[in-house]
Amino acid sequence: MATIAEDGLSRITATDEDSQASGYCPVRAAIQVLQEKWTLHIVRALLEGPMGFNELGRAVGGCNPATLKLRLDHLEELGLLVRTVHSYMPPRTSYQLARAGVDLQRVITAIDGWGREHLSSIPASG
Amino acid sequence: MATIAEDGLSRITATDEDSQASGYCPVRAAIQVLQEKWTLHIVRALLEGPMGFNELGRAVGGCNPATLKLRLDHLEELGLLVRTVHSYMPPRTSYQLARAGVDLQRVITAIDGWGREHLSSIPASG
DNA sequence: AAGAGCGCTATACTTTGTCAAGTGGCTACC
DNA sequence: GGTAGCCACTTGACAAAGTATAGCGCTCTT
Repeated sequence: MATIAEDGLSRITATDEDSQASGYCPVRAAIQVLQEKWTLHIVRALLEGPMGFNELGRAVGGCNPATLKLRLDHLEELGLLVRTVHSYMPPRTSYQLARAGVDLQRVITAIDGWGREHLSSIPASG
Repeated sequence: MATIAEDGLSRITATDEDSQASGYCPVRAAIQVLQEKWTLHIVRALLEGPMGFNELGRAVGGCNPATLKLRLDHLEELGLLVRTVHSYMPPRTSYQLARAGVDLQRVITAIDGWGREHLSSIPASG
């Protein structure tokens, strides 16, 4: 009891432990998804509109096709985007954000604002 | 010219190409920083307050010390956090977000909101 | 006719992250 | 007093993730 009185954070920590105990924490789950390499780049690019596979790879700054495919399939599974096959020969597909993907605009906007304010002298890689 | 008339997005794309031509795009630079494994987890954890090295490793869900150190050093270089040495023996350090790191609250909040709305059935890893 | 582009796949290779052991002391507990 | 746990890392071997590149068969463009 004495330590609770000394440390006002304990009460908040206890709350956090409650949600961890249930095995689910929204922000951590979301970070887990979004931290995968290329994911945020893909979302940012697709917020500009639907794109073909190679077009998208170039738009994100050059992602190798194996990883790009892997990433896109995962994001499609999660419901963030949809893949449309326009023709098999010639092969034509396009990728477009679903509603959950479009809603990441709030995240990209926050990142953009933060980047403008705090990363003004670091050029983009690649 | 006809393609510009058909595709209203071309004007926006041209603007984006301008900033890319100068070699700097804030959102892409920021994404490049934030997409590194553990980074967003680290920021989220430190938004709760300063932490020791091992405490932080546990708080992010279990990051191995080699990568954690590497990541923290990089974030310190970028000015996102500060490392304080309290004593060498026993070894005691703490990590605390700097102003630029605290300002990532807006990003974490956006991610949290998004996660609550769209990832309601996926448990956090680890 | 030749070249570029499409959407990938496959394979060898490189890079990144993990696992586990370890250092030398300090502190708490039995 | 002895033991165990903790601290902040470092190290080296290994696993996982990502990359580079060649290639397929067709369609368009020059």
